[in-house]
Amino acid sequence: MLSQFIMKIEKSVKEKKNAKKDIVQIAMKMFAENGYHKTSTAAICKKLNISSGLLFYHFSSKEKLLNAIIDLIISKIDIILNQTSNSDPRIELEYIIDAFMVSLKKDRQFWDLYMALLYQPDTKELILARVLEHSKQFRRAIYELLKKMGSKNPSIDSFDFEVFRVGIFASYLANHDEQLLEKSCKRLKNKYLINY
Amino acid sequence: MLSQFIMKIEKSVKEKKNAKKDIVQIAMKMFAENGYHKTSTAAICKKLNISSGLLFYHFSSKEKLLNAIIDLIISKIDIILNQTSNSDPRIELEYIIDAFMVSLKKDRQFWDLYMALLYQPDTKELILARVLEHSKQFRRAIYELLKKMGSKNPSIDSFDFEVFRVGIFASYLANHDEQLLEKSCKRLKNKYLINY
Amino acid sequence: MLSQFIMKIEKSVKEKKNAKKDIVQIAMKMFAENGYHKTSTAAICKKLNISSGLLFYHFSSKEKLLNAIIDLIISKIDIILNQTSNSDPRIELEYIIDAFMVSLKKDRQFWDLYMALLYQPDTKELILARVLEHSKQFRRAIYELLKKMGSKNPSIDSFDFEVFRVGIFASYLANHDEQLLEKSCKRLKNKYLINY
Amino acid sequence: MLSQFIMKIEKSVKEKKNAKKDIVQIAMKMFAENGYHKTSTAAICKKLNISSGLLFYHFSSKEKLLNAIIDLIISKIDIILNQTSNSDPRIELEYIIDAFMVSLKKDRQFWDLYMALLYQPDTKELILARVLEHSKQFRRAIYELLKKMGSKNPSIDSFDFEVFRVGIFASYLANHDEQLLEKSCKRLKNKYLINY
DNA sequence: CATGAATGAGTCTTCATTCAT
DNA sequence: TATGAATGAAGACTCATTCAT
Repeated sequence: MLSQFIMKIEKSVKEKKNAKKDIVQIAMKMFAENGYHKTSTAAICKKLNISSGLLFYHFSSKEKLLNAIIDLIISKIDIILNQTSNSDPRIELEYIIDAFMVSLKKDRQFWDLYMALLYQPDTKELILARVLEHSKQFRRAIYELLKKMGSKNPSIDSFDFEVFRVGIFASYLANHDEQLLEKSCKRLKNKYLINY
Repeated sequence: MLSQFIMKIEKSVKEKKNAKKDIVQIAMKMFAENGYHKTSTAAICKKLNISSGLLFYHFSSKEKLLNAIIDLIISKIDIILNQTSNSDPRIELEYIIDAFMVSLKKDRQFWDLYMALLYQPDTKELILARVLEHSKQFRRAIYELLKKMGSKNPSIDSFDFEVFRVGIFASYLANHDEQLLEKSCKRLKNKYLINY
Repeated sequence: MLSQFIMKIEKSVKEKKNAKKDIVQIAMKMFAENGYHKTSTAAICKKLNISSGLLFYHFSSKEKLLNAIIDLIISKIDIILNQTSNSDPRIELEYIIDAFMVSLKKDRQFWDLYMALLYQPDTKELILARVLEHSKQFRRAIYELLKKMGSKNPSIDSFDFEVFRVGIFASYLANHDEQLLEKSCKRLKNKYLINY
Repeated sequence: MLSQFIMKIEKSVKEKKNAKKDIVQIAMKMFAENGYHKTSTAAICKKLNISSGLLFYHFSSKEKLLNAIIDLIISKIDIILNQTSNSDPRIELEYIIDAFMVSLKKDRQFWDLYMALLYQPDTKELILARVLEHSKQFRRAIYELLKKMGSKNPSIDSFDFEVFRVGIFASYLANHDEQLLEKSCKRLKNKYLINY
């Protein structure tokens, strides 16, 4: 009886208003680890120690929850994309490559989910448009940097860069081999971190 | 009664022994189009006009069916990989690149499923080892060709080639943009179809 | 912050004390339109822009709310039943028939709910006794009028009248055909608006 | 163990292929007794001692089950409507009235459900069209009979007859008062079983 | 080989209701 | 009075799988 009371207080102090965010966080992790379809809403609630009603109070459906997670992913990528400092383009390009490599390692689960959603027929449409937008945006940034660095054909070079970058992503997110990731990032630097 | 009998004969003549193959074919298509989890065994049976009992007679579980499909996919890739003629290495390399491009377009559903399985946590383990094996094998073939063509560093070059190839795959299978596919294959040729 | 404060004042000025009545009104409308079971308390609250807590503050349960609505319906019928003026019985009878016809059209939703409650097993008991009471009361009024008008057998005539009236109600509230309603009311007048 | 075996045999002997019909029968009864919304599919299955999967195997949704029940109801009415013998019109009219009265008593649950569906907003559309069709058909039959019996205005008379009949139905199905039912049927006969 | 009725655990979702604030 | 987050039992429905025939 007393312990119940204490638990209630603890809950009200710690978890107040955090339920919605907690759901997104845990659900993202679980979707990434076990897949969207293999993760039941009940399992999410159980892990969070909340009622299933609460999940549907905040997110009216499982898909809405997924959308909230996708929003989070997209916003994370936005942050990475906008982490540019207006310094020397070579330094900046190196920085971008490193930042991506670090993020791939650090936020791996999050990128795993990204890939799973992108190549799963029934979730692809939820994320594809935004992925393409980011790719375009990213290629544009590379284009500007390569141009500044004196590339004779920044359009072609940034295209190659982007295809290579996607290759690195796809490889790493398939097998999670960090050595290969580092090797391919080094190759990327070797290829484009030059003065044309 | 008679018509039933006739139907049975027709069935036995045309479809006998094909059931198992048919199931694999249709299931592969449906898994590719709608996803493994979103495709029920009942839906497969309905499309094939067979009873669900028959499906489970041939494949004792849905996962066994998936394994059969994966075997089919792997064997298809084997065929593509072994389509080599011992002619001029430049011609052969060009042929390989074209063959991949053609296959991506022609067998798109099949590659779609390949990617879906590879990036879905609960199916990844079923396919990853074989994918890595193929990648290694493929890189080896490219290595040999580039070496014959006089590459100074065929190890590095074949590595780059493979990453780029994966990038092409991942891009095309995300958005199905054929123009981009052709453009990036052309770039691949431009980069490696040279005499070193 | 200020605007929130202003909103609160506005609310307190306009809507204070009306909440309970508003709930009854809107709930009645929604029950009539979509059915009691198909109308959630949450939906009612949303339409009224109030919290679900408030609804349950005023009505401790959904059924209590339904009871309040039934009271409203019954009181409405009382008003119709008591709209008698002690004038010529023929005029009064005609007036009653017209009043019913007008009410059926004007308060249709309200009568729709009345019928839905009466023929639904789990709500029937809430309303049946009062419906029967009204029917009796109504027949008595008709009895008196027909007697005054010289009917030789006002008991039989008022019985027929009441059955016919119920038939009009049941027909109109099933298909909402106004032409049929008018035609059958005209028949009712033709039959009973005579000097015996 | 043995008893289980025996039960299985009993089941296979008695219930084979009857499941679908049994579901319709029991569901109709339960819908009539407790209302469509208040009767869960689980409750139906429990009463029948079958798995919930089986219900949805035969009827892909609860509403489809309801439709099957409505079909049954409609077919029952069809039978009643077509129980005409080409004898003397007065005898036939009397027979029809009696048949309806008997059916109201004997098949009460079934008519209760009929009314519940007709006056419930979300089920009305499933049944209204067919109810109107039957009413029209019925009135036409009465029209022909009254005409044969020498009615000067069979159109008006059959109209009155139908409204009165609906009144009888609506009254009886509201309160289940058999005395009143008999009295009003007698009135119906008194009014129309005459030689004009 | 082939059928299809039957199972039962599992899935997402709804909803009246409570309660701390 | 009023809020709205939280509950939890119940709801309809799905689906891989089994088995008697």
